[in-house]
Amino acid sequence: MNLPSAAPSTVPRPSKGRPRAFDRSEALERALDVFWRLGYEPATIAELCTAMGINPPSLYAAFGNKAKLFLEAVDFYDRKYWDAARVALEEEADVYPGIESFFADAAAILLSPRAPCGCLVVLAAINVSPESTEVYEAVRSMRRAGKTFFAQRLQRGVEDGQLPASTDIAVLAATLKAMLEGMSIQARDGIGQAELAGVAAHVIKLLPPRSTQHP
Amino acid sequence: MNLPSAAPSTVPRPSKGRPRAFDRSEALERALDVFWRLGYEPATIAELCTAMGINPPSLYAAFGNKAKLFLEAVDFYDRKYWDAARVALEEEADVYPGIESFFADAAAILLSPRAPCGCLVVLAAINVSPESTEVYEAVRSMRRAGKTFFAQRLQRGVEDGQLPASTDIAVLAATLKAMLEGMSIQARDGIGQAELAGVAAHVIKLLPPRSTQHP
DNA sequence: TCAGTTCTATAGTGGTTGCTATACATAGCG
DNA sequence: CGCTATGTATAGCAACCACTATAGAACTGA
Repeated sequence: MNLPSAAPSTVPRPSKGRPRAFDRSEALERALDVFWRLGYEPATIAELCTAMGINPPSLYAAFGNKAKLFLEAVDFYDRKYWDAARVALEEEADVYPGIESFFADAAAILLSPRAPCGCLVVLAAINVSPESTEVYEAVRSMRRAGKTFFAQRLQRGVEDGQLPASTDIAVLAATLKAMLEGMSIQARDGIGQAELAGVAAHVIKLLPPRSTQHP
Repeated sequence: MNLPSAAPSTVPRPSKGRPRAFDRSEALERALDVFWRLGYEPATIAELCTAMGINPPSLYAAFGNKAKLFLEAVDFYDRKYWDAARVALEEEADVYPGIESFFADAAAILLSPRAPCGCLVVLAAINVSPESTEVYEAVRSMRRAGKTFFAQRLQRGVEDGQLPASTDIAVLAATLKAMLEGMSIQARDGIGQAELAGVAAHVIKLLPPRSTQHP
């Protein structure tokens, strides 16, 4: 039976043997940047190694293989860039301003000047060869989780008497997710900051009129 | 000075020499299917040849190279699957039902049971290696053309006094395009027909309230 | 019949890919 | 100091990629 072991990188010194000569999470961030700019398959091990400042054997020893490195990078990305926006949407009691500011946040994230444009989860592994199905499925399940997240927040909005009880949660969540994913492609294709913010501002019109009934 | 020569495939007999042993446009459709299912870079020449029923030298003699074959296939796709919906949107005098039925059409196209899911222009060349920049730029410019098409139709809606004069055409067109592209990803990720139709039905809410002024 | 021309099929080309075998370096522990 | 364990660096593996050289086959025109 496994103890809930701490994350490997937080352990200061595993035990004996030659210590690792590079910072694992720093290397992961460099890899994230490469995957983000190029996509999963176009990113080569050679380019990843150059960006990470290490050699292939170190990469494989620390991360397993290219797919695992990518998935770890995607997970890191998701938490680093989207956690705050998700928390804000959950902590905002009213679903209307919650959705409104979530999409405003999203517009800013997708065109963050210190990062590549668009969402890694949406763009990096859309068209991959059949032998990378595992990676495609992983990002797809993350996209599905995003849709479920919207659905749960909307459901709470219904239970709180803000959204009408007749709201079709599943369809509305899919609509919001489609909007968010479409914004990623707009970002990748070079839309301006103000214009994308304008697109995000339209999203609130997709919600039904506020319910007049109390919960 | 070039005469406007007819399309090569419509010419019944070019001239002398051994005649081609396969139907060029039929082979193009087979190639389209492969690119659609796999994406531009994951589709290999070997797989394309198998699907087209020809060998590599015939492919290169008839289409130039992989990139040109892809671009020709994308062009064919765009005309075959989207021309009717575009014409309908232009011929519908009122922009509101025009947009509404355009997105209903789109939902049906993106989940057409006899075709792969999602739009080839959106999905097939999103994440490509740097040496395929030419192909990426080509599909990107097609996406831009789609946005411009929306913008022109909305502009006509303003001029016809249906949309308010204060409508921000550029932002609204970008919003519609984001919605359409997001629907492609939903389709690729396995959304159901009814649910995608529900998403499409939400789009009309993105348009501003109908103008009460006459043109 | 016999060039001249164009397509087809086989069999490869050089280049790139993800990944690793090998050898060596650096740590803890006795 | 060994001994063991784990890291690093070089170099190279087999597999795959887009593409093509070569030779032969099938047509037109004379």
